[in-house]
Amino acid sequence: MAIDHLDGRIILLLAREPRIGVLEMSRRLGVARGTAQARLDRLQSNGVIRGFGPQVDPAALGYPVTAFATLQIRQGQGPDVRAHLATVPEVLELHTTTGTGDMMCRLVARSNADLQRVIDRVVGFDGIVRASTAIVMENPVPLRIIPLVEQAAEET
Amino acid sequence: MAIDHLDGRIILLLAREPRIGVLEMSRRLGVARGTAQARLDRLQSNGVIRGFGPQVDPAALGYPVTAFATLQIRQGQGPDVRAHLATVPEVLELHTTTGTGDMMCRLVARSNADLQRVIDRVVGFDGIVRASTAIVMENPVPLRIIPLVEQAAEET
DNA sequence: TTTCGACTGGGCAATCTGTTCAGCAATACG
DNA sequence: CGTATTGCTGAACAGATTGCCCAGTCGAAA
Repeated sequence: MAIDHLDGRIILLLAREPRIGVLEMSRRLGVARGTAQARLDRLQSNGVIRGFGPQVDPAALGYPVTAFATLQIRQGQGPDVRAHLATVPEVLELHTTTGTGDMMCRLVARSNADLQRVIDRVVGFDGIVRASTAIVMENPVPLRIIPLVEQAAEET
Repeated sequence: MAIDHLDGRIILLLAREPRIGVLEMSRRLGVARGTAQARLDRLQSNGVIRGFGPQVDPAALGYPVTAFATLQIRQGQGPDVRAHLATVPEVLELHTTTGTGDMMCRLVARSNADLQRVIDRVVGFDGIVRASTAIVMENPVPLRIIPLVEQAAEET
């Protein structure tokens, strides 16, 4: 589960050029092919690398508006609300949290006007008491993991 | 930029089995290899598929705690704050938003105690007036895109 | 000293990729 | 009504990659 320097380099390399094969990878890393293969397998079975699914851009799909919604849930309605939100395609992720709200979800919509429809659909459910929404304007730091990987790899 | 049914199936297939090649893909889809190739190329140059970077699990790297922080920024300090947050590896993403706060970021940490350190580092910057943090307890809906892709593909 | 795990370097058959070609059908255009 | 254009099919080929196996080296732990 600990990541060493070579593991770090493997992840960085894959992040930069995801389509390269194991052979090319081993050449770049200066190790034998079997080693690269074994390391990669280990990272995957460890769960450090979950997979290589395609990263789809919602904006390119026609959903350029992103928002975060904080929800307050009626006591005991948690499971129902979860199930409800899971059925809404525009809900990209959902977390239960401590703090002000009880849940927090990421939404996308086709437009600001469409966002209203999405919010209505999300909130129009009995167990949800209140919702407050923050619309995303800019995304100065897109979801990233590389800096964390580098930090983890150096702490060997 | 519009996604048709075949594009949708390609994305779904890639999401399920990211490592399959174009040839195998064309067999599963029942189309010629060239077609699958062309569609995939198009999806990528369209920006619909951004890439196939490894999906790294922060928890497996030793960062099992996730939190969302809402930040209030002093007037005109936005760019400085952005630059500051970009240097913190534990900041996985950053958005500027409308609503209560001015920015919202996703953080990870090694433990609840370590989260304090991360927050101190994030907030210990001049342009940040106030921060409120919500710690994630559960993640009933992990970041997903498939339902949205299916919806987009059906609206042909 | 012995054992064990990790890495190297090599070989082999099967498979896939990149690329090119010709043919075909539907569609847009002058 | 001809004529490009576009998207798809089916096929071919050389070159590269994969999955798999094996023998040998090296350092650390027992």
